[in-house]
Order: sequence, then structure tokens, then C-alpha cells
Amino acid sequence: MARKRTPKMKDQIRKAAIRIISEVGFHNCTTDKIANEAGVSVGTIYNYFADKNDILSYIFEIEQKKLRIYFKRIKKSELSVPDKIKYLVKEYYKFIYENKKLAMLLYDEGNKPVSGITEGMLNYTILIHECVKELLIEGVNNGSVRDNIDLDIMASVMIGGANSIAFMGYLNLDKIDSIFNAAPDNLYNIFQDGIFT
Amino acid sequence: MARKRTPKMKDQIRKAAIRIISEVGFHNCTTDKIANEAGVSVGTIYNYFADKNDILSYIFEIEQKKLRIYFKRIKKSELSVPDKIKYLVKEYYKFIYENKKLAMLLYDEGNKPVSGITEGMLNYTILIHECVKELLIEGVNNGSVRDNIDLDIMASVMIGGANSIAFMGYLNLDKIDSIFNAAPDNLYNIFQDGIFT
Amino acid sequence: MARKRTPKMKDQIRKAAIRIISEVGFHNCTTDKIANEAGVSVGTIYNYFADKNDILSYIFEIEQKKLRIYFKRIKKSELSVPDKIKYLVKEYYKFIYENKKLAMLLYDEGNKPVSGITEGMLNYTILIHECVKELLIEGVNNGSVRDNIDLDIMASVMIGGANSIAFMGYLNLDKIDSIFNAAPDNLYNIFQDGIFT
Amino acid sequence: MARKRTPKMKDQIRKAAIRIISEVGFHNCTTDKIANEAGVSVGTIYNYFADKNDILSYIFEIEQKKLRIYFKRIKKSELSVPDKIKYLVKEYYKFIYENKKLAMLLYDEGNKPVSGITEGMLNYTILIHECVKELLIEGVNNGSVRDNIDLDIMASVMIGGANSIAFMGYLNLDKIDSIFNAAPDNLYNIFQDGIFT
DNA sequence: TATGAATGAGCGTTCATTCAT
DNA sequence: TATGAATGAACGCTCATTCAT
Repeated sequence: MARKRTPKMKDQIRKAAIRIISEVGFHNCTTDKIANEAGVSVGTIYNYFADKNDILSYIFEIEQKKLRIYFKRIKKSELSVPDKIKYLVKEYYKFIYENKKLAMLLYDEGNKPVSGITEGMLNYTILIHECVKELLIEGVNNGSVRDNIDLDIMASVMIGGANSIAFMGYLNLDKIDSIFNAAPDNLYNIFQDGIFT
Repeated sequence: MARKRTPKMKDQIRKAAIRIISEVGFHNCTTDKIANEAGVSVGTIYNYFADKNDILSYIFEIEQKKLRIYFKRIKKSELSVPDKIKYLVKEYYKFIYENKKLAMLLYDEGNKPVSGITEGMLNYTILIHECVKELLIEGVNNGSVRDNIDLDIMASVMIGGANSIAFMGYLNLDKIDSIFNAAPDNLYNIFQDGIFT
Repeated sequence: MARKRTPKMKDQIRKAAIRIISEVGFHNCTTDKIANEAGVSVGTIYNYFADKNDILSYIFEIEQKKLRIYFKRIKKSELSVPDKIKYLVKEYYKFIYENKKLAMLLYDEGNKPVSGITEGMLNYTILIHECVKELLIEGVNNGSVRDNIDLDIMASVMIGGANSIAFMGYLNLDKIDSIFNAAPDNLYNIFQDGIFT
Repeated sequence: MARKRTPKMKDQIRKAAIRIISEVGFHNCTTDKIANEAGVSVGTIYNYFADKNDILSYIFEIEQKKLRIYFKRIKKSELSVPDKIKYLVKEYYKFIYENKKLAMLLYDEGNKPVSGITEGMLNYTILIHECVKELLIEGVNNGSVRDNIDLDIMASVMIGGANSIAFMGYLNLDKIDSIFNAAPDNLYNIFQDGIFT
């Protein structure tokens, strides 16, 4: 029996791709670079992925799966909606701090209305939106979230706001620790009381 | 003091580039396409721009100049800080509605911590941040903006939130009108009172 | 005298290759496709064949063997030379009608002075030539075949003529039946009396 | 004004392609080889041809045009049909003798019911068939060609026969002169009286 | 200054072949 | 002996850039 096509190998390639793409962007990331980073030959990539785009799709697909599980768990918890969101925000910054490269990639490639390369990318972004919105609906229903604001807009602001801070962190890598540290409370604070006095 | 005659051709190319890039993204935008859209030959592009990236830099540079003037005007106005921000938000949505292609491009290419192609792109993003932050400082100083939140974070949330709504609009082009219509008030509302009750 | 058990697998691969090559041509025929068609793994092919070309060689080799036996039988028969040829032509069209794929392959790959891939291919073509020529020599010797024509040329015309009709059939698959039906008599007729009155 | 895209350049590439393809076959002929042979860069090829197949199409297209003119001229001549054919055959061998490479290519690539790469190839083959058939029809009408043989078959035999001799010549390059020398008369002889006594 | 044909490095992808299992 | 995942050279094609006109 020959070597079995292992899920391990596919993951090895996926992770190498994450590293490369997050460093140079998807368009400057060549299949050769990925293969090299994965310690594999180019041909092998094509044993696991239909084409280069498919790698990106797969990256987003995996994250989507994780996300879905994660949100389900939060939703089911006994916490109040604000506390769920507080928790979510905290976890979010923990995640992007621990997975800088992946997070950068997700941000970099996932926010392209124009040159979106794969469906997977948009689906991921939409999924987050839907999950946050669900939480907000729950909040509106039990009176913990204001009901005079469009919930799509509210979700957008929350996600966009959180991402934007992360982006700032990536641009100021020397201050990233303090930024990510301060972010959750500050963000929650804004969600709580707005920015004006 | 009459200016020298504007290099019309450079602008012609810039505008063509905006149209093409916003349609297909920078990486799928070839110099041939730009030249064709501009009604000019490829060679001519290189009389006005050092290379392809330089076109993108120039686009951002121009927008930066406009932005600087614009912010200066707002800052000088007699409005209160919240009203300045209200006005700003309104104008922002008006602008991206009327300049969809340019706005998409600015969004698509301007938010890349990773694969940023030119300095100009980041400078543009940073400029916005700085300008908003200045406004917020003014607000803190005169007591109209809360002083217990990091202002960089606050600015990030505001900008990211606004952009995120725009992004949602681009993804739902059929609802873009109603989204952009509702955005300013909803956004201001959130800035005012947060999202929780 | 019982033969050793035929290496069935080699034949299985050979037949699969015939099917695939005749469908897509040798150059578009991948070892994967052959393996798949043969219900065998790629590796197995290389247990029976030195390389991809070797499969083609083998196909021609097998046909050559069959041909040799076939011609020997005809030669030995009591028929007159014209009758032998008449019989040959009839059998030829029967064969290519019943083995369209193989015949197409033999034609497609066997007529390449230039890009001949394997020796086997040419040998096959040459073999046919030699066998027909032998028949013609017999005819010249007993006076049934004209002796003022170069026999190589004569053989070429006969074979080329017959093939060319077959080719026409392949190009007009809807009329292939009537073409192959009419071919033997018409061809023999031409051999008999030429084309001019 | 920049260099003009010249028909000369396209021809230069076409001729280089003929040389390479006739040497190694279309499938083993790389764009790099053609470019190199033409003293041009790969990119230039793509200024004149849509893709690699297009080069082959063009080669056949050009020959088709020449052929059409040539046949028209013969048809209009005052010669009897047999004399037209005699002339045609003579010219044919002159042509393939003087243009060995082109002729080999035309033969090698033009006779593929299966793996025909471009329409142009088949059209060329069909054109020859049609032109010969027209001549035969003329002959039948004025009584110089036998009317009890299917004319498609007759045309096929004539063309296939002539080609087949040429093929033999290519396989025996040392005897090619004498073969091509003897061919016209022998062929005409067969057309006149058949092969049997 | 404007042109656009020529350039050629570089990319994504294929596929015959190998070899560990 | 059979397997099929891994390999990597090789290909067709693109496109930013150059430069003769």
C-alpha cells in the first residue's frame, strides 16, 4: 500500500500558505513559495487543492467551521447578551494576538468587495456578520440591546470597529501589545455608552 | 497667480485607473487596460508614472490632498464636535455614494496591513485616522467627547465602523441606497449612546 | 503444449490504452487515464511497461504479430493475386469497422514520418507495405499484376488509398457505414481499371 | 510612431514554426523553440497569435489560400481532365520536394481524425478533397473519367495514394529523389490503367 | 512627447515517473 | 506484486516595462 493521502499533509500546506499569504498577500504568493514553505513539491499542492484559489478557499472554510462552533457555544451559554459580547471581544483579541498571521490574512483577503477571489472569503465575512446579528437580535428581544438602530448596521459597526483596532495594531507592531490589551474594555465601553458625553 | 496648466493627461490616466482598478482590483488591472480606458498608449503611462504602483500611489495622494483640505475646513467651522462628526459622517456617505468606484478602490486597497502595495495607501488611511483623532481631542478638551477611552481606539472604531457599513453596502448593491441612507443617523446614534440599553 | 498463463494485466492495460488513445490521441492520453480505464494504479503500468511510449510500441507490436499471421494465411491460400487483394481489402474494411478505435489509433499514430514516437509504429506501417509488396511481386511473376510500375509505389498507392477512404469515413461518422460498404468494390474497381476511361 | 506590427514578423514566426513542427511534431514543439528559431521572444509570438494552436491554424490557413488559387488556375486551363491531373501530380511532387518540411508538417498534422488540434487542419484536407473531386466531376461529365466509381472514394484514393508515396519518400530520405522522380508517371499510369493486367 | 511592438522573467499548472509502503 | 502520493522539470501564457520610431 502506498502512502495514504493524509489530512495532515493538506493541513501542512494550508498552514504554510497562511504564513506566506499573510506575509506577501495572496497575489504575491506563488505556489512555489507555498510548496517551499510547506517542505513539499509544487505537484503535491495539486494533489490536495484544485488550484491556487482553492487553497485560500480552504483556509477560509476551516476558519468558518471553527467560527460556527465557537459562536454556537457562546450563544448557548447562560451569559447576558452584553456579557456574551464582552466575552466575544476578549476572545477575539486573544485569537488575533495568538494567530497574528492568520488574522492578518483573514482581514487582508476577507474584506474585498471588489477583487474578492473566492466565495469562501465573503462567506466567512458574512458568517461573522450573521452570528453577531443573531446575538443582537437576542439582545433586542430581552431588552439589553437598543431597538432603534438597524441591526445590520449595528453589527457592521461592531465588527468593523473591532477589526479596525486590530488593523491599527498591525500597523504599529511595536505597540500591538498595549493596543490589544486596551482594546476589549475600551470597545465594550463604547458599545455601552457611545463616544459622546 | 495662475497655476501652470494642469498635466491633464496624468489626470486622465489616474481616472481611467480608478475605473479599472475598482472594477477588477489592482492585481487584475493591467497597464494595457488602463491605457485603453484612458485612450492613451501604454508608453504614455510611463511618461507620467514611474511604474504601475506609482499610479496607485498617485490616486491615494490626490485623495489625501482633498481630504486634508476637507478636514481643515471642517475643523475650522463653528460647529460643536458632535455636529462636526455628524456632518462628516453625512458627507462621507454622500461621497462614497457618488464615487462608488473610487470609494471601493480606496477601501479595497487601503486596508492592507500586509500586502500594502504602496506607502501612499497607508498614509491615506493614517491621515484619516489622525484627522478624526484631532477632532476627538478637541471634543475631549471641551468636554463633548468621553475622556476615559483611548482616542486611537475610539477613532479606529468610528472609521472602521463607518467603512464596515459601506462594505456591507457594496456586498448588497441592491440595498445600497437604503443602507447608505440609514447609515449616518444610525451611526451617529451609536456614537451618542452606544448599543446597549 | 499449453502456453504459460498470459500476463493478463499487460493486455488489460494495452486495451485500456487503445481506448483512451483513440479517443484523445496519444499526447492527450495520460498515464492516469490509462490506469483508471484499466482499473489499475499508475504504478502497475510501470511494472509492465518501461515508459509511456512503450505502451504504444506494444500496441503496434501486437498488431504487427496479428498482421504477420494474417498475411501468411492469405499468401498461402489458393486464391489468385487479384482475389487475394480483393479479399484483403474486404477484410481490412471489416476490421476497421469492427475496431474503429484501434484502427483510428493505428492510422493516427502510425503515419508520422516526423514525430513518430516509437519505432514500433513505423515498423507496423512498413510491415504492411512489405506484405502488400510481396503479394504484388507474386502477381507480377504470374502476370496478374502490371510490371511497368514501381512496386513500392504501387503498394503505397494501394495502402494509402485504402487508408484515405477510411480517414474520410472517420471524418464523416454519419456516413461511415455507406462509405465502408462501398469501399471494397470501388477500390478493387480502381485497382482493376484505373480511374480514366 | 512605434514599430508597426508587420505582416513580415507574423510570417517569420510562421516559417520558424513550420521548421520546428516539421522536425519534432506539434506536440513536442514548444513556444520557446519557435521563438528561438524565429529570433524573437516568446511574448512576441503572442502579439501575433492567440495561442499555440493558432499558429498551426495559420500555417494551414495560408496553405489553403495558396491551394485555392492554385486549383482555380488549373481548373480554368484548357487542358483535358487527365492532363490537368497529370499536371497536378507533377506539381505536387515538385512542391513537396521543394518544401519538404512544410509538406511533412501538412501531412503529419493534417491527417488526424482523432486528435485534430485545429479546425484549420481538417479544412485544409477537406479543401484538397473537394478540389480534386471537382476535377473528377468535370471528367465524368466529359467522359474522361469513369462514372461507375464513387467520386469521393476516387478522390480519396488519388490523394491518399499520392500522399502515401510521399510518406514513403520521407521514410527513405536516401531514395527520396528517385521516388519523387518516378512517382508522377507511375501514379498517372495507375490512374490510367489500374494495377492489374 | 506619444506610440505600441518587443521583451523575457515569472507564474500556475500538468503529468511521466519514482519509490516507500 | 500492486499501490498511489510525492516529485519536479517543463510547458503555455501573461504583462510590466523598454525603446526605436
